[in-house]
Amino acid sequence: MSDLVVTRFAPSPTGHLHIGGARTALFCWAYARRHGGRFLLRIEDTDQARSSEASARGILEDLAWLGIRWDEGPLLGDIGGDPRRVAPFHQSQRLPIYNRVIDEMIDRGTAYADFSAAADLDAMRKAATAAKQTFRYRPDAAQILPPAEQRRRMHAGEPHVVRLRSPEAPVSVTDEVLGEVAFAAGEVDDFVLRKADGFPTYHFGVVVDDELMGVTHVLRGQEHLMNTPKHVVLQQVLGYRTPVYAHMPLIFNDQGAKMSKRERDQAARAAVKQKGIKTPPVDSIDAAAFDAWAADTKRQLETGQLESLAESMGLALPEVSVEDFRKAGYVPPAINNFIALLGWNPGIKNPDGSDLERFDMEFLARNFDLPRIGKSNSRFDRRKLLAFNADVLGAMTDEQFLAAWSQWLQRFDPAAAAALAALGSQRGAWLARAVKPRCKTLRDAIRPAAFAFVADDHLVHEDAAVKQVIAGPVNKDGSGPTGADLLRRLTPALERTGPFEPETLQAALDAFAAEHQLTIGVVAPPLRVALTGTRVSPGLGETLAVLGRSSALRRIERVLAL
RNA sequence: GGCCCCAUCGUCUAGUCCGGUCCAGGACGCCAGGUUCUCAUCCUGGAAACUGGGGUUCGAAUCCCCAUGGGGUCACCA
Repeated sequence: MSDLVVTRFAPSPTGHLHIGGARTALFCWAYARRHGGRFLLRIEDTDQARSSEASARGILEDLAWLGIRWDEGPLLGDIGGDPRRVAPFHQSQRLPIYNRVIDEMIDRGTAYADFSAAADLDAMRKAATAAKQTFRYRPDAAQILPPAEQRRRMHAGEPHVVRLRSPEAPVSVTDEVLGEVAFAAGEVDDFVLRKADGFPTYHFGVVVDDELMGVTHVLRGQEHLMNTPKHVVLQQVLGYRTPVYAHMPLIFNDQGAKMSKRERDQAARAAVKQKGIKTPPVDSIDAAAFDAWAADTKRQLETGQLESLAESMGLALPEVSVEDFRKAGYVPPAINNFIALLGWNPGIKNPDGSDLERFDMEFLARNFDLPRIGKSNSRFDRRKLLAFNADVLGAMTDEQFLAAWSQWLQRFDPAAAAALAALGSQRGAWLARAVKPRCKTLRDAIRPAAFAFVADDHLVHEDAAVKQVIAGPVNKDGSGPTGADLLRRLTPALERTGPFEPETLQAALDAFAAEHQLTIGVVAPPLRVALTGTRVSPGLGETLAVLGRSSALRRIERVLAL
């Protein structure tokens, strides 16, 4: 028991899982795996106003989608559970536990009830700021009521918080990535342990739960570094173990600012301003709210409103949450690989001498370690993520790609999903093969595949393409037959080509070109325009095979009739 | 402002702990060629960095100090 490694991820359920949170969870998971330990998930829902069970559920689903499975914690399908009997995993359900600890602390004088009004504290804080001093709340011993008196007033129902009586001594935090970090005596003040609503503060909940749940290693973002002395002091006062800390560098966006949901609003606001849009372009936002949002850089729209607004402007919102990336067509292996490299690297060379940086979850679980976590913050480079994603998609078999793509379409584009399903598995696989090298995300696989998703009679042929490629001569110098002539001659060949499959069709096209003393480069354009309506498409062998014989002939027939 | 952290190509980084093998390697992006029926994919090549100043040392990207820059944090939010 004592040498069992226990890591934990403890999100507060106030929205979707942030990509930075995903990295923390991934590292916690990997560290536990590497050391044969347990990875625990705890829901820190002590902010009654902002927390929701729907968010908690969403975060669980985001983690599961990424393939980050927790050994202990809330149940989601076959993930989670409570083998060591440390539940409940929602802090809101642990109030009696916290209260018991608080009671003991008050009895021992290591904590005290504070009945002062919040407004008074604010005034003191403002005064300190005005005097250019740091505000620390640490009343003289004489100002603290005797425990019995505290109890009396608490029982009388007087509003109050409970504070730690912070020992005035220097604190040192040992961090696995930053080293020793020292804080002078007095840096830690009498911070709040229990709020007026009876819920624990983050600091108190974390320390008590980490102790009770046997957490041995705390991996978290560097934004928590200044919280750590508070936690260490509390642990010492309570006689708890101090876990191993590892504070990882922060992740920034390309502007060098912390990635946040707010930047999605900023991007939309900038687009609105740039386009000179004065009235809400979508019904879901009323005029007054739109104006207020446009004028106030701190205001945020609801997710749905923001997304429809962005869509109306043709704007791609920057992805921030795991759900955003999922919707944008990124896949878990690429996301996990990429975020693992933000602040960590395996330090292993490939046989050719280059750095090894493409790896999977299994590799992470075998190789992740604390010493190789970097100290400096990193920017989230979407273009590199995109390259990873494209490679992951490209490395899939046609069948794997088809399955992943189909799943994505079912969730985010049901009409296209239905069209894809209608092709059947063989033609679907050919489409997958055709589209794979032409997309970097599952979402942008739709564009090169659009020709296969539209009914023959609804295919629109671009005017310019028809005029030039179908009606005009096939040779650049203006000589030779027209594209239409060529298609008429090609039709019989397509009618009799053996199995209507990419390879045989490619061979048939080559043979046709040779027979007419033409190059494939001359034959291709008219056929491409006939089949897809545009001058850009996947290879023609695949395009033909995906459409099938009757559809292909029908499309040629239609373009000839224009 | 107080406290704390950080500092290698545009970006992510290797190298730093145990100074020499580094006129600094890789990846993404960028640029130029090539393959190709279009678009992509793919292949080859190229440009591109040790923040500045002081030390220590025969020798510093690597150790020390200062400066500068960047960041985090200062709640009855987590």
